[in-house]
This record gives sequence, C-alpha cells and structure tokens, in this order.
Amino acid sequence: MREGPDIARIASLVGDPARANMLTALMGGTALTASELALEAGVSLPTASSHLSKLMEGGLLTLASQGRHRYYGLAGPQVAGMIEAITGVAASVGPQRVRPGPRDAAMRVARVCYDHLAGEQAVAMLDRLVDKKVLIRDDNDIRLGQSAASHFAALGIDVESKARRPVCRACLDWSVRRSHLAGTLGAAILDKILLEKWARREKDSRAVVFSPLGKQAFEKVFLA
Amino acid sequence: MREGPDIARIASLVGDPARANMLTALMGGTALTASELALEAGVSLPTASSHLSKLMEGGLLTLASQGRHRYYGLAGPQVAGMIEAITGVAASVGPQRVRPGPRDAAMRVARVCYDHLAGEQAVAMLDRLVDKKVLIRDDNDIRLGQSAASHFAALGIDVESKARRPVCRACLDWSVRRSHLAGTLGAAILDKILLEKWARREKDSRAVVFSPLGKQAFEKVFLA
DNA sequence: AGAATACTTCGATGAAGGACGAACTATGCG
DNA sequence: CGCATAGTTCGTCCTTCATCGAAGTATTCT
Repeated sequence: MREGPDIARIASLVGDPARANMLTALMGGTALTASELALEAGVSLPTASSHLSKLMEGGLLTLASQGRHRYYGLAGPQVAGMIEAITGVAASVGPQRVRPGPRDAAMRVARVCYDHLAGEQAVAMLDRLVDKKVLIRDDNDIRLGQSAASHFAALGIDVESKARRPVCRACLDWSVRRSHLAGTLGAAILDKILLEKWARREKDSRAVVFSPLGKQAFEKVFLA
Repeated sequence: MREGPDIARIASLVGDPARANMLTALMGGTALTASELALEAGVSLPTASSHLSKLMEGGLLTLASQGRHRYYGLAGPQVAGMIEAITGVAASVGPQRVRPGPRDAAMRVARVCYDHLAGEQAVAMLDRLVDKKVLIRDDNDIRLGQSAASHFAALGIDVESKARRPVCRACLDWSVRRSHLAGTLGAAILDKILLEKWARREKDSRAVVFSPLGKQAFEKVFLA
C-alpha cells in the first residue's frame, strides 16, 4: 500500500520498554556491555541478548567485541537524533510518569546526553550564550553569532564544522522542559569540561558532577 | 528503572504498520478522514478507528469535526519532525523494500512532505540555493546567507522567523537519499509554488505535478 | 587442563494487542 | 420520517512476541 522506508520496523524496535531503556541508556554516549544493558533495562540476560540482536539487525546499534566483553553503542548521530526527537514528543505530550525524586537530583543538575551536556546547567549555559549573542536562536534553530568564533577560540574550541553534523542544534531537555545545546559545539564544550576536570562522570550513570572549583570555573566562563 | 518521558509508548504507537502508514499519509500535510486513512493503511474501518483513537490518546493527532466527517491531522511540527527522523533512520539502515516502480515516478520527482516540497526537484533546489550561497549549509544545519533576505523578498517571501519553528532545516529525502529544505522557508516556498499555480497536488496522493509553464517558471527562479 | 565469567541459543509459556463482523450512534438528504 | 453515509463500540479470534530457565559456546584466569 505504501512505498518508501519501513518506518514501522524501526519504530517498533524502539517501542518495546526494555529496548527503549537500553537505547536511552546508550544516549549516555558510552558503549555498554550486554550485562550492563540487561541491568539497565531490568530484564534477564537472555532477554537482553535477544533484544540486542534485534537492535543490531535493525541497524540501530554497533558492536565492538573486546575479549569476552561485547560493547554495544548507538549506530550514530542519526540514530541519536531520532531518539531525541521521540523523547521530545514523549516529553511534551506525555502525562509524565515522572517523579523527580531526590534520587536523580544530580541528573537534573547536569548529565550527559549522547555526547553533550544536558540538565539545568546546560539549559542555563545556552540561555546565557544566547543573551550574550554569541549564539543566535530561532526556537529550535541555533546559529553562530558574530563573536562566536573568537569567543570559543579563546577556550580552545574551533567552531568550524568539519564533521558531518550540525555545529549547533537545540535538544529538548526532559527534566527542565527547555532546550540545551547539542551538535558538534555542544560536544566540544562537554569535552572541554571533562578535559579540564571541572566535572567528572558519575559511575554507572549519566550524571555529571561538578567539583566546587570546577563549578566556579564553568560559571565564570559560561554563565558570567 | 528509568526516569523521564515514556519514549516506548510513543514509539510503539508509530511501530504498528497500519498506524505508521496513517502517519506517513498525514505527512502530506492535509488532514484526512477516518475512511481515507483506513484505505491508506489497508485496514477495515473499525480497525482504523481503533488505531486513530490510540493515536489521539497518545497526543500525536488533532481532530477537527465537520458535520459527519472527522478530519485527523498531525498534532504539530514536533510530531512531523519525529516522523521525519524515524523515516531518515529507516531509509539509511533499511534494506529498502523499495521498488521504484513507474507508479510513483511522479512522487520521486516532486511531492509534499508535511508542509514543504520533497523529491528530485526539491533536492535540486536546495543544492542550487547552497551553490548560490543564498543558503549556507553544514550538513544538516542550514542557515541564511547574506543575500537570503533580498533574494526571497523579491519572491514575496519574508524570511524573518516569526513562528516557533526553525526557518531552515534539512530533511532527508527517502527517494533520492539526499536532503531537501524544510522549516518555515521550505513551507513558504511550497505555498508560493501552489499559489502561483506552477504545480498542483495530485488528488489522493502526496505527488506534486508541475505544469509545463510552471516548471519553466520554477526552474527560472530556483534552479537558474 | 579445569574453572569461572560473559554471552547466546533453544524451548516452552503466557500475555498483549491487532484483526474483523455485527451492532450501535450520529449526521445529512429527500 | 426513512434511508444512506460516516464513524465508533463491542466481542471474539488469533497471531505475535516478550519473558525466563536450562543448556550451549567463547574467552580469560590460574
């Protein structure tokens, strides 16, 4: 009846809770082993293995075998973008099954979203960059302002786009319900934050924890 | 186990073939009745009705009742964007169950994608606009060039973004496997094409058919 | 080699949900 | 009012697929 790509096939892969949890976990940007993903999804190892082979077959994941460990990761930015888009819709239409408990307070403040920073800090950063006209924003569309090149060069970040991805992009933050910065620039900023050791990634979590001094440095540079 | 929006719920709504066909049909931009959608999805009326109420409950559709007709349409640009993202992934990973038969030759040349033009013509147009530096492109990120405002003003199109949507955006074309122009600018250009009667929409299809004179005019303006 | 860890495959079970026909409601037309 | 068209609701059938335990393969450790 219909022509074109088989969108139901892809969507139904994401449409299972266990697989959706795995994909969400992989939005953390680092590849995870089958056991870790089983834990994350709350299913047994055999079940997880079955899901993983389906996701592989569907082309949503990549696999890197290292000895007896098999590391699964998102197949690429396009897949990550799709997950973001679905998350965005779910966040805006969904009757929130959210309970912003103290448990994930750290997640609300700052966390990793595939390869860039998300959470309150990230939202505040984007707001400030737009205020200072370093970035210029039309809702979901973000582009570089006049001063962007020099502003980021001073931080050792090259804004010239060499990669096959947008430099800037808005990514809806599910915890704050406002956008933060994605794209190569967002990824470069997260790199910088971790490289300078302003913050470290919490083990087994997407949370990003700033050190007291790191927080000062970050705020001086991005929120001043 | 996991917090945040219920992405599996949304994805599983799209993950059923019948519903996916309906949503794809609605990417045509015009609202359709329950019977039309049933036909499009290849299911009986009761089945379609059941699917439609699920999609409504999920917040993916809007409903406008007119007499005994009930017109269903996509809930908004965010939902359309999600469908695009899924379609993009499906097109790039999928082993194409495509048979580019002569039947949809017209679709390959030009068709509607929610509210903008897609197909070979649209891809060629974007290429040309980038060549002429009217638009500047970093892969999926597209922004206005210096000459954009005057260029489009001459066509009666205002590029200032008033709406809550990006002005320009790249949208992956499943038939050509390259990008065409979406966003408010893409929508405005399609409006212009239809308003000037350079082309008309094929009945019961997303295909857009240019008249001989209209094709000349379009090519003169956008492909010269 | 033998044992332990990491993961997959197999087989059986069970629940979720997609399908349609028949009956019901609502709007329009003569 | 009676008939036709548009759509929904109900009940039932039936397929699909997620789940897990048990057994099998692969890799590393000692």
